[in-house]
Amino acid sequence: MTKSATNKQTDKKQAILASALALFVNQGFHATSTASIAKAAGVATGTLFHHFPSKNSIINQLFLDIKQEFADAITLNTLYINDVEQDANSLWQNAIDWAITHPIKQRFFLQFSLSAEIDPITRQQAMNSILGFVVELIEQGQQQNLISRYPLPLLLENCHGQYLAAIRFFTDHPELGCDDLHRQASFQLFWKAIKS
Amino acid sequence: MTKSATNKQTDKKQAILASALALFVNQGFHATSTASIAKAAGVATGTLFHHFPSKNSIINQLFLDIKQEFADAITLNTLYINDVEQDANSLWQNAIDWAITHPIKQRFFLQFSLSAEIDPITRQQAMNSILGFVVELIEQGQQQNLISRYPLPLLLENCHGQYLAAIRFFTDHPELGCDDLHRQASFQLFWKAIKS
DNA sequence: AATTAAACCGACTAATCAGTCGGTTTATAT
DNA sequence: ATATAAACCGACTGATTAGTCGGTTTAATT
Repeated sequence: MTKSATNKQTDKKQAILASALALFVNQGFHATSTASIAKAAGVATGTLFHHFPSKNSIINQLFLDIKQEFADAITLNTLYINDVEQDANSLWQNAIDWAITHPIKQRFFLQFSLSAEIDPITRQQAMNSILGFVVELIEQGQQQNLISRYPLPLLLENCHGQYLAAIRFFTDHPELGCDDLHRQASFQLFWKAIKS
Repeated sequence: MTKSATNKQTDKKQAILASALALFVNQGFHATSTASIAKAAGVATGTLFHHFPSKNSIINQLFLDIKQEFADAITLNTLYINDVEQDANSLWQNAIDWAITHPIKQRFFLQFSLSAEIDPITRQQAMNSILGFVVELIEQGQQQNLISRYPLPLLLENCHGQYLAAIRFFTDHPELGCDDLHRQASFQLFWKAIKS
């Protein structure tokens, strides 16, 4: 009972985050009242504001948590075999897998990654922890003459844009998520764009 | 005085739309009160609700108006010379030009294209009027074996994603908007992805 | 000049919401 | 057992908001 027992404080805090995630994604941030979050979490509003100083802090916490979870998920099985294309493919397929298996969290990114409610520091914090190895991979590819030497910021923005497009496609067509043709095609489009 | 005279009704309606656009982009939809829109437009709140049945109808009207303006702008000087790559390049460059010369309207798209406040019918309405000729161009390219025969929906989503990425890049780096290297590079990335 | 209709005004309202606060329960430490 | 602190509760509040309404001005018509 004592060891590994679910901590009540953690329980309620996590319940609040989970309820907020679902409500934000389905109704939008401003259309979701703190009262409705608390109710959905089975908690009093006072408890909500005991754990979070403000409504905004909830969405920022969600952004950090989910970005971290995403970064962990896509790098987990990625073998760094010094084959840039294969590494890129591995990251790409992992990202699609994650998006398909976590559709609500993915929709959260799509809806709120650029939203004004997430403060720039949180956003940068989260981006650096993820974009870091992408930058390294691209630079490595350029050094090996595998990736075209377009300006890095343009390349990065393009990668991100194609990734978002692929995710939108597969979340809009979940039945194609297991279709290898579409999955390979989505990576090929991406890779053809940036390869030398 | 009579001919081409500015109609007062049109004036105020347009003033409301213009003020709403600026405020929505700078503060967000929900953070902008109807009272502040009316004040910025130099109009009473009663007048605002005389011209628009609701706050939501304002943002929907903006979406339609600006999408139309965008569609007109990028197709204006496009010569349909049966050279798919050249036509695509022309559309691409026109779109970048428009985004650079209309940064606020561009930011409006970036922020609200996927927002819940714009109702699906309005969105589809606007998309069909624009995406129409893009679909035609891609199909034409595929028939001529110039564009790879990946599934059309995937291809469309990828095009849109790369376009959004390019726009984000150039609006984030406006000083590079005249840099031909970057502009050509942005189109080449796009074209390399989809060409056969 | 008289009539009519539409544009316009701004004080007002009913509802909603983020966040507070005083008091209660629960867990931990000694 | 006692003391202490943290978690928890929910009624309440001050502020804000979208939208209304009765009355006024302006423009068009005859």
